[in-house]
Amino acid sequence: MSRATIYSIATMCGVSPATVSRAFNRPELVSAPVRDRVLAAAAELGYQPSSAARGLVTGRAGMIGLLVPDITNPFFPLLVRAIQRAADRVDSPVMLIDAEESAAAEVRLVARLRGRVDGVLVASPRAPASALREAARDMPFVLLNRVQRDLSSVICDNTAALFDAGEHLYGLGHRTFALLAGPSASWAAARRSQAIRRWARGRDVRLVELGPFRATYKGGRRAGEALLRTDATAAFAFDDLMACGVIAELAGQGVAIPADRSIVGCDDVLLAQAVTPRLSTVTAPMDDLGRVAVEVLTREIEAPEGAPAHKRLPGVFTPRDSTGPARAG
Amino acid sequence: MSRATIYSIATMCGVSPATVSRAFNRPELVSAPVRDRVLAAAAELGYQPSSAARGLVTGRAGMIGLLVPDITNPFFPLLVRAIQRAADRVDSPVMLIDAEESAAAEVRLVARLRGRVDGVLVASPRAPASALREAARDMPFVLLNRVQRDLSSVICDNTAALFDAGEHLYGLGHRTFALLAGPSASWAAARRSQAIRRWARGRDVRLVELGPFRATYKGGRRAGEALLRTDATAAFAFDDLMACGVIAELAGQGVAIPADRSIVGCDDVLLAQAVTPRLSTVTAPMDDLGRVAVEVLTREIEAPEGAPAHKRLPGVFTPRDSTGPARAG
DNA sequence: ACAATCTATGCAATCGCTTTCATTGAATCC
DNA sequence: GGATTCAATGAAAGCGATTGCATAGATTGT
Repeated sequence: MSRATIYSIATMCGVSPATVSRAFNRPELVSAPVRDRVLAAAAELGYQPSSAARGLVTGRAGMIGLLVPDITNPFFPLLVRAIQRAADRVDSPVMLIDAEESAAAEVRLVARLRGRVDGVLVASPRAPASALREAARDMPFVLLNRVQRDLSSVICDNTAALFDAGEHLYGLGHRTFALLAGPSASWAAARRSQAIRRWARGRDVRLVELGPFRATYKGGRRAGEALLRTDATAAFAFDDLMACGVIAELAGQGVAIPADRSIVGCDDVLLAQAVTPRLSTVTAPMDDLGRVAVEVLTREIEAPEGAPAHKRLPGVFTPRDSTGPARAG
Repeated sequence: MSRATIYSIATMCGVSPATVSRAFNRPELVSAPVRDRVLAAAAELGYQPSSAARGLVTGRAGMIGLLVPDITNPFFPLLVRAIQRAADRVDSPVMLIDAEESAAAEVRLVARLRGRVDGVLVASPRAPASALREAARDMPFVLLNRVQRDLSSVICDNTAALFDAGEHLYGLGHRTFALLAGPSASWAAARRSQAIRRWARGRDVRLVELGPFRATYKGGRRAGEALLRTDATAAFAFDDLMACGVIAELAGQGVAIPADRSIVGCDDVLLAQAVTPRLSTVTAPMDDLGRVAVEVLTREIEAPEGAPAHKRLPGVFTPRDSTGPARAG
């Protein structure tokens, strides 16, 4: 037997297809007994509305796109999960696209999404915003972890939390800091670096800038090597993955954390709580991030002409075991 | 202006919509000059066929579903990427669903996919096969990393590679082994355990079974603690993530790897090559896995009545630095 | 030169659903 | 009690593509 349609159900219940449709979409327009009969029949037949047919008439795909630059970076699975959860609540599946760290792929893949999704969420893109904008021509679009004046965006604002991290370290006696910068094409990396620089300027501390390093474990190893060539007693890593790499590198060289050096990460990925020492890091409010992103996109879909929204959710500094008192002297 | 359709293009070029459609789908049926004109007009208007309209008439969604049990486990991003790459070649976007480690969610989410995708790939499910089968009623379906007689499946067969790993360790003088088992609902875990047991029986070695442990870094820490309470000099971890946890735990207790104990992982996730010591592990042929999975599913979609296919791709043992000679004594 | 064959194109039905408009019978109002 | 409103339903028109069938020229064969 082929799939059930509103027609089979209609025939079965002795009503018209329109009534069946209404029983699902505007149940208040259908009398209770009829509605129940229809719903029962539908359940029995395992009816699933054809999203193609529905999409054709409503002009909605009933789906949103999510583009991530690198799904193998542990930050993004967390984001994917948060967004999927939020999208689930508005009953909208998400189509995931991984750009495999290529800016060109981002543009190509976003363009390919046109017409298949109602809108697209682009997380931490590497590609220039203008190219993305063009690729997403006339489809609702919101940036994650990057802001761009004419585009909606939602970001996790770590500025205050990084200040807190700095103060925390300062309070522990640290006076010389290293900044282990992230990829130069990353807006978030630039912004984090800037926040740290600003904090350092406001305090009488020395800040040594190192990098850029790749946002990977291996990039962290490199950063660790570089860090050891400086006399900084505390370091800000671009993200947790990098911080884990740094820790591993230092451990490999017999440098104790936090006894000899303190490290703070950013993002609070799963690994951060699992490694030894547990990472002091800036925790991103993932679930909120996902929820707000989906909300903004949904609004954009429903009212495409509105002004772009810009949401910023603050991260919060979570001290754990990778930060401690500065070595005397 | 609203989106371009075959009608706008047809009018623009002075041909019928049917011809426009054919220019895309059966170009050999359209004369060269007309075809060029149509294609040019389409490009100019930025035409994208409506997948809803197409889907309605062809009965195809032009999309495949991929369900993973836990996207935060680093094995799955790799798989997602491999599958996405393969699906890209057949020009079929993939809809990712993360079940957040819940068997119930797997069933619910698979059911929700009906009609939205042409077929679904279910990776390493925790839910019972019968429930999945029912949820996926009358839609093409292939299992990854699990076999089930009446369902198509493609697995990475690590049996031989685990034998190799065993032989490698045996050659290094190890005689007492620990098996750190994975989650009990995981088919792959059961199979790996079985392979190791079989190998151990064929050799005069002692095998201590520990677990089950969760397939996470923390699960690995637990496994590490358990391992230290035994006198095994070598251990098989269920997967790399667990192996990393074990290494961290042992390192934390001052136990050297591979000097004091040897560890082998499984899967060869990115982290495996990045940690210290680099993990000896069983490398899964990810790209092939993705390619074959998509091939099997595609075949299933095109010929739904064929017999289920069962593909097994062998993993290969990759010795690195986490395995070494057994301590004398 | 005329039938037979091809080639390129158009016509129109169809996919399954949503939604506007019309209709019918019942309830409400004065 | 007749006019008015209302609630519940049905009829039918699309949404944008694909595709089987029909057709008009052009080409070929004898």
